[in-house]
Amino acid sequence: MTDIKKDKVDIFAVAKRAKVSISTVSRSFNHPDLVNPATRKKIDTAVRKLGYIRNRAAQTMHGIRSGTIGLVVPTIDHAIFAEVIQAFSDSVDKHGFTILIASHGYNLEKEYAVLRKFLEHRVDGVALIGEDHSEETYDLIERQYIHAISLWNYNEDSRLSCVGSDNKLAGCLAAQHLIDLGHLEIGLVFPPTVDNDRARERRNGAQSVLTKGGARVYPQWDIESTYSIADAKEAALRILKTEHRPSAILCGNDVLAMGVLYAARSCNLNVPEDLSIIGIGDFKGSNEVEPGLTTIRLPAREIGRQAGEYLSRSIIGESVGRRRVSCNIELIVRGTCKPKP
Amino acid sequence: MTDIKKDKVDIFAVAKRAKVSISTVSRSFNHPDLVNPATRKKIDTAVRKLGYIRNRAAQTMHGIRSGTIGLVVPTIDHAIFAEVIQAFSDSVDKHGFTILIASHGYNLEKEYAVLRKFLEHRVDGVALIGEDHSEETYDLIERQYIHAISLWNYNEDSRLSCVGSDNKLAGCLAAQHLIDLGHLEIGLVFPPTVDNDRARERRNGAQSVLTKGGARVYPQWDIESTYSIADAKEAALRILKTEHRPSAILCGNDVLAMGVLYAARSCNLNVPEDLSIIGIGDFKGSNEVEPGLTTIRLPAREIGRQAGEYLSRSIIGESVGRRRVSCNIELIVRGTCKPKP
DNA sequence: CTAATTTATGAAAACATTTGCAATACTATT
DNA sequence: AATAGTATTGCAAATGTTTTCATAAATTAG
Repeated sequence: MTDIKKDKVDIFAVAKRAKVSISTVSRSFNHPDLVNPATRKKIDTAVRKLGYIRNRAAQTMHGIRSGTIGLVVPTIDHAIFAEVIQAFSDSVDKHGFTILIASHGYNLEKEYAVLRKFLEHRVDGVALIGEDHSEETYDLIERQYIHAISLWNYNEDSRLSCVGSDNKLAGCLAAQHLIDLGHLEIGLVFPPTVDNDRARERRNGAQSVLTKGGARVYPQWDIESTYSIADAKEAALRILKTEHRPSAILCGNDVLAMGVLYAARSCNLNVPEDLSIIGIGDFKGSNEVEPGLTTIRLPAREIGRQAGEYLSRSIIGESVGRRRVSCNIELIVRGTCKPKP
Repeated sequence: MTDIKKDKVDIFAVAKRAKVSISTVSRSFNHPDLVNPATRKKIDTAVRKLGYIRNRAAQTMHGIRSGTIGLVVPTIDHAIFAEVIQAFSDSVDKHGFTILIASHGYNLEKEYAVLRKFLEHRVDGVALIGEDHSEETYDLIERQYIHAISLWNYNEDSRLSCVGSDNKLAGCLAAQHLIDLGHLEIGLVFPPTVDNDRARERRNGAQSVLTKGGARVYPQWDIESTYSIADAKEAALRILKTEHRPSAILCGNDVLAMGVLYAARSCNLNVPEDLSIIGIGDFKGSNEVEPGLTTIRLPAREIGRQAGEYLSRSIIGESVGRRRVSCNIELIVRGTCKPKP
């Protein structure tokens, strides 16, 4: 028991046990070709015996990448982002990065705070959702020269690199489909659009097409609902219970559309005979629900994958400069819409 | 332009600008009460002007906590874990921790690899889902003396601290409800149970009650489905299309139950008149779907919250030793089950 | 068999902080 | 005015690694 520091397993402990210097141990990790295979084996056994695990914090101090990417989303809880998070995560994982994740609950000051925390951890890059961020946030990203990307929305003038879809177009397509089917009295169920460019653009797109198409949206048919099936169902019930109800409802996303669909069912309205419903997003289950939900498909997996790929590569140094990637969206016609008789 | 290192903003730069030593700068962050308010103000302005952000990597090297917690889940993509992840995240966030997250896709070797990576990052604690882990994983946790917790399942003999519910009981309750309603011909739709203690226990619980209650589960009614509405719907169609079909179907979780519900609807079967369906979990939307899904409620938010709280506290040092927390479950009777005539 | 290479290793500086200890400056007490 | 005590600050060592440079050993060439 001559050991003083008994159980601290650091690179010194390994070196001692393998009877080499710490330089050699370090080298055998980072440049294995520079060390004698026999020595390498000795080190390897020492590592295994001691259960040594490298300390990335110490590595990070040498300007070596931390191997982490910060991902800030409005919420993890909902179907909306689950898919894109998973795809993004898988994608950066392939390049050896680990994700730091946090949600801000649609509060942009909290988003800024989270970003700062990520920077303290010296993440190699950050990914944000959409383009509505505080000026402070944009400032911080620029001043810190951190690799950053905005997911989910595509905008040709975006301040950051972006990978996403044209949300305005999504709104237009949805509205156009209803117009094409002859609907002129249309209800809207949208999430709050403040600090949420995705929802705002969808809404603007939809509204402009509706107006152009000569449709009427009475104020009492234009309802705001949080991202929750329960809320949306309740909101829809309010629309459906007015004595004069719209012939179709256009929803800001599929979660809301689900709520509307259930609301219709609970009022004994048949979809699509008595009411047409269209969503945006094409989430899991939108295809399976009966009748299948007509919606605008946003390629969440594709967005997550491409964003992860681009960010990883730009951190590793394989690409530079801003890039804007637009992922295609399409109208998916299923069972919830039918022509106005 | 006498500056050599022009734009590196570290603690030296701040010290220089504020005309104090780096010790004082450091102190003004970590022990503000020990530094003169006037000096503190000078430092503060310097920090702001330079846009200095502390380097946690350097701090971590002093045995100071990294401020991160590793969370390993089977998948982020599904409703199953979204709620618990969000609650866990919110809960540890209150104590100043940031989450490193990764998924392993029900592959326990990948789980081990992820855990190692987390340890390289010197996370202050780790949270895993359930109790099925490789021996290597358990070993690593013990040898590294890392704070660890298992979420989701409660087991009085768990190797790790755990916060969760009794999944076997969940299976029992669901089965008992069907038995109580007089159902004796029952179909099962469960996810794969290998390396998944939660599903396995639910299934065992259900099956034991069904057997004891004298119910029959023909092999062709006992179907495996991945965690996907689409898969479950398809699986259920196989059951429902046999000439002799069960009067009730018990599902391993609500996602699967949704699939079964949609399958029934697509066969023009009325639920609950022609078929009773019960799920386990009580996810978002289970209450809103028409008819509302009868299910066993697992308190996901509560589990996430308590787990986060316990793990944070035990890292901070407010509590020690293993702890096992059982979160109550309950039968939620809604519209998808009715007595067998 | 010696000189010139090549291969393998170690010593020490560097990275960005924190902190124990010592030194200084200030305040209150006598 | 001298002393004791306290508040504030700086110096330097420590943290766990990587990497540059130098050196020693082994190999090849002549």
